[in-house]
Amino acid sequence: MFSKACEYGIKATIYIAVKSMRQERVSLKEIAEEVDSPVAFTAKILQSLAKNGIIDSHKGPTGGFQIEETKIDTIKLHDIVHAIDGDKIFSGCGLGLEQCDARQPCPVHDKFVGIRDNLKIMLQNTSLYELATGLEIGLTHLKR
Amino acid sequence: MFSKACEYGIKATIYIAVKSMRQERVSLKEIAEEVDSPVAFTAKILQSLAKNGIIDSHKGPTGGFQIEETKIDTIKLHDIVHAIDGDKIFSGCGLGLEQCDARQPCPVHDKFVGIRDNLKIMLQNTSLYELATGLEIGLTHLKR
DNA sequence: TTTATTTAGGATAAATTTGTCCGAAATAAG
DNA sequence: CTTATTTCGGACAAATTTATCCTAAATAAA
Ligand code: FES
Ligand code: FES
Repeated sequence: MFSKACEYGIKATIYIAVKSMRQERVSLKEIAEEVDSPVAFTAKILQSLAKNGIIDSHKGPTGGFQIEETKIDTIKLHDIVHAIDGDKIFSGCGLGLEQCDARQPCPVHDKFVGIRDNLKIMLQNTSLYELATGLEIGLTHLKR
Repeated sequence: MFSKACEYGIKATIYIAVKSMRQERVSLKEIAEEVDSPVAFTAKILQSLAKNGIIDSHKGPTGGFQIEETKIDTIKLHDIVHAIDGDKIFSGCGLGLEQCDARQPCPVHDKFVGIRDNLKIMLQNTSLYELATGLEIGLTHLKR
């Protein structure tokens, strides 16, 4: 469904959000540990999330990653997925036709667009805040 | 969403079904042309679909692929996807945890399982027959 | 200013998926 | 039986995704 990069990116962002709600910055190393992801690969993903304005990064001692507290509520899962995996998942054809077009649909078009739209709506309606809260109160987990 | 192999496999199976409804066998070459897929790669996929009992293959002149007509109605999209991509897409965790477990859910679990189940239900309810019919009457298309 | 720490970013490597090539096996028809 | 045709299946190659390594740049603190 999502790429590995996207999976790591979502988990990392949620973890950063939890820390940011306590006004704490968190290092790449700690993120990778808590999220159970390869350090250097995670670095690339965070870099791209920073460029997309989803997270902030600071170099140097006491540096690390954080998210503006006011943003935590407005950032949606959709923003993270879109930043990493692009929008092929939201608008691409289920059978790989160059573009999904209802006027020249592939055989699964009618059945597929419903699922695809549900996914999009779900991601657009899911805030980073609720995901971070669920993690903080111990309801959810980032690794097994 | 689906792998390239799965996309090709679905399109190929639908095309074979259309021909089979006219009691015609169809060659690999023709399939790859009509489905716009690489010939040799398509061969592998068809081989695996044949092993899974979804399609029949015959060697030699006048050989090719076909589907038992009585099966066309009972084969579901789910069977094709499952044969090629396995069931990770139906039961795997949205964030890549080793297994999806409601008793130790990842942050997106509650939101994700609904989408995943919808997809599964859709695939289970979609018969090869209706996909083939849509193609035959010119309502849908396998390439652009 | 020097040093230690942390992210940035380019180069490279490993793993997986996608795709190709070619000879073997089956089989229909002359 | 011989030949032509078609799928089977193993080996190989290319492309993409995932992952690592190393140096540079920024920056906080001594
Ligand atoms: S054309 Fe294939 S999903 Fe719309
Ligand atoms: S645990 Fe992640 S989707 Fe169920």
